[in-house]
Amino acid sequence: MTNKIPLPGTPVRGSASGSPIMALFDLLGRRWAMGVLWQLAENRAPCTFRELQSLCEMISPGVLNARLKELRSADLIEKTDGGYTVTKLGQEVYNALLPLSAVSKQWAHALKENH
Amino acid sequence: MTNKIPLPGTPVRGSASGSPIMALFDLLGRRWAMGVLWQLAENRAPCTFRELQSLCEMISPGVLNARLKELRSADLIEKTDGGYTVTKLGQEVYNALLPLSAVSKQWAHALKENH
DNA sequence: TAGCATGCTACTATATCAATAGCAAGAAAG
DNA sequence: CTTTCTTGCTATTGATATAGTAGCATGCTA
Repeated sequence: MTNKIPLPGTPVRGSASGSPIMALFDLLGRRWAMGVLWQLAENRAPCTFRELQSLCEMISPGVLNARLKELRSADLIEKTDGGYTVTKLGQEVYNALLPLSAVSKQWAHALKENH
Repeated sequence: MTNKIPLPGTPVRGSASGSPIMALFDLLGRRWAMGVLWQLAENRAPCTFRELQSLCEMISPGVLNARLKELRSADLIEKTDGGYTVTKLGQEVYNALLPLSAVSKQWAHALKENH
């Protein structure tokens, strides 16, 4: 019911004053938030709700809808005629997530080494 | 009680096969996960449990402990004599989060514009 | 011995999430 | 017009996760 969307400048987890990075962590640190943004950006074409739902394996519609609302409020994605797409700002965030992808592979490799 | 730690190669949210990026999203996309790693890395010195607790404003000890366990299992942080620190791998992840910090400021600015 | 800090664990209330069902609106076909 | 899809959700129920607080065991320190 209460769906508080973290925005910079308002109290968020980790920062009563709402520092930008903590607000972003609060927004993206929710289940599926980064996954949804990632899939949408990777797709490079507008997605319908159900397309997005199948791109994210096993996401429930309720959660998907919640994340979509939040990400739209944060102006990272938008809904157009064709479906959902990332905004310019969302694309920037996606770009900022790219290094994580590189590190994740490194991480996977390191964990495999250390058995 | 049931605390399933997402690791690459095992089924995770967004990827039944456990793709590295989805596993990392699953790990970091939990409440406080990025915040804890961030504060620990920024501090650039070992932190005690309570220091970390105060660095993260308002985190409850239960959640902090859960995140610490997960991040340790994932080999992103470790516990030494002096306290908790980021591992080499954790530092890499922190570095990969830096672009997010830059974007978050841009994001905060853009949202302020659009009132 | 009596504090005091540390690193937690325990507990209850609330919030969030998963899983599934299903509905309203629009398009397309017959 | 009516049946049949697809789409974009909402509703519901039960399971987990988190918040907020209390407090305990351990190892100093005084």
